[in-house]
Amino acid sequence: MANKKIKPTESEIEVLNILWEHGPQSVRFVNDKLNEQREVGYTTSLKIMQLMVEKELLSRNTSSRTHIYKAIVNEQKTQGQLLKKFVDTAFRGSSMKMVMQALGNHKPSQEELDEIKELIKNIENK
Amino acid sequence: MANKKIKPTESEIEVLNILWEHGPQSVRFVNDKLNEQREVGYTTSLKIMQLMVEKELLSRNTSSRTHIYKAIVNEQKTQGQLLKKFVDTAFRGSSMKMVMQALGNHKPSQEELDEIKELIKNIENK
DNA sequence: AATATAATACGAAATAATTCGTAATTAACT
DNA sequence: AGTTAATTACGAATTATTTCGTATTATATT
Repeated sequence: MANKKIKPTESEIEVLNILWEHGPQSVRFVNDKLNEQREVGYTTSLKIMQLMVEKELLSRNTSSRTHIYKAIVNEQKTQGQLLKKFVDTAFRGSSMKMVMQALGNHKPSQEELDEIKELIKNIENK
Repeated sequence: MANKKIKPTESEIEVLNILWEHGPQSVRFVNDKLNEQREVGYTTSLKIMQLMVEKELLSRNTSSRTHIYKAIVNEQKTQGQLLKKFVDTAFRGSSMKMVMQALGNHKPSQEELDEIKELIKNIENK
């Protein structure tokens, strides 16, 4: 299982999120989305995405004038890796501590609680 | 509630963790701990810690020759802030998605599961 | 075909973070 | 007091990331 260690930067994660959510898109599209949250120049977004192609986080289709970029790293897998790394540094490796903190902060709804209970049940009876 | 937005870097988080865990310590101590995980030069650690004093993440006692550094940001609070930021960027703000992913990856023990169930119970009946 | 429009390419500047060499200082020990 | 050992101070080099100006290219419009 050829598995490079990916370590996207903040901006790169933002771009990945947009492409994961909306599928393959142009720089224009991604830049517009980014600008819903913060101000970013078009060429800045372009540059980030071009670098991401080099790093093999994205691929692109250049057949038409407007290039279409596509995430080539898997969402769950990437999030999993980021999460592991985050837990390691920020919570000294304790997932539990992190989960407890997250639940404490977030105040989940009943539906969400049910969802977690369901998951726990699955883990227990397996 | 005077609350500056703190944004420690990776290295800074590592230093904070050591000081949170072991209390106020010298550069030598912190550097040794860091080197249990990766190679870092003494002056590098020193520099990081000096910058952290400027950023008011640490304070230091210079009364003796060996300066003693102390974390002046709260562990839970800082972790909470880091967590929020992380969830925002890596999970588009969905704590739930993140928690589910974390539980899925980590495969908690029965004790840990009980701990979570307990927490859920508390949230529900309050 | 000429012009306008929108996109990409390139490279460099700005900023942030990390790393470390060297000098100066302090304390400890003959 | 002189020497050694450990520490801090300072500043610069390195690397990573972000940002953007300008040139070039491609397409669409007149």
